[in-house]
Amino acid sequence: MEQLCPRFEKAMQLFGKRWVGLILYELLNDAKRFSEIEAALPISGRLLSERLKMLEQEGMVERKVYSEFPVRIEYVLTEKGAALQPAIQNIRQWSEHWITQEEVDETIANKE
Amino acid sequence: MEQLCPRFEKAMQLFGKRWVGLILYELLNDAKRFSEIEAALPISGRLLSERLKMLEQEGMVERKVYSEFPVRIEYVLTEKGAALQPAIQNIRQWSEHWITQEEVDETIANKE
DNA sequence: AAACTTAGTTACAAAAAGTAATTAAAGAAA
DNA sequence: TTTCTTTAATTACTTTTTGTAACTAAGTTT
Repeated sequence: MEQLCPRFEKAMQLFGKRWVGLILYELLNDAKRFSEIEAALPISGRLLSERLKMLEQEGMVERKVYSEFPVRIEYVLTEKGAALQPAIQNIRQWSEHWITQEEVDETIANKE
Repeated sequence: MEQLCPRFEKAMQLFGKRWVGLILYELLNDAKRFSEIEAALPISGRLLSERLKMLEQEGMVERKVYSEFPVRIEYVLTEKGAALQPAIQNIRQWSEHWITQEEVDETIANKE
């Protein structure tokens, strides 16, 4: 029986946390502020805050504070975070090939 | 503000479910039976059963029953499931570059 | 029939996530 | 100086998901 690589396991635990993939995706092209990410995704402020803190601790995201009015805080991918771009783009391509409109509709229907 | 693609969102919700990435990874090279996956990952039987059922419903995994003794049930990736191979391999490569041994140790330490 | 094997399921406790109201900080307006 | 805005969180509370461990089902062997 093959042994699971601990680095890969940790990466999967990270990436497999709810919202993490979508948050990283939002930051792929440009830095975003808290409220922008919150508006772009159906995530609550509580969890977004928690996830950004985690991603910062993991060294995947940097938090930048600009002392303007009103205060502007931007989240940017670090090199480590940006290195996930290929994986994220792969999933994006996969979803365009393999997720049908019907499946999307079903998922929405189940929510309501 | 850019609109999030619903197919991609659905894909990320799927992939972002705990254990899904690791289960798919286990099935990448060959079909496996329930007990093999259970032994390879620190997942409980309850969740493994739930996830396999979900992946089957999503058309990513096929459940094959062989009427031997003892009964042998194998889980195989469908074409749809196998199409995630590049994404999974990307995350694997990423983890080898970017997850340090120290990070792995910390994660283990926090568990205990 | 009693025991063994794999593949689950069930009942219950613990952890994570969802929701909505509240707070913090910091400069602007009065 | 007080009060008001604005963004960025945090807190209190409920619901959902996950973890744990014991139990069931179906078929086989003894």
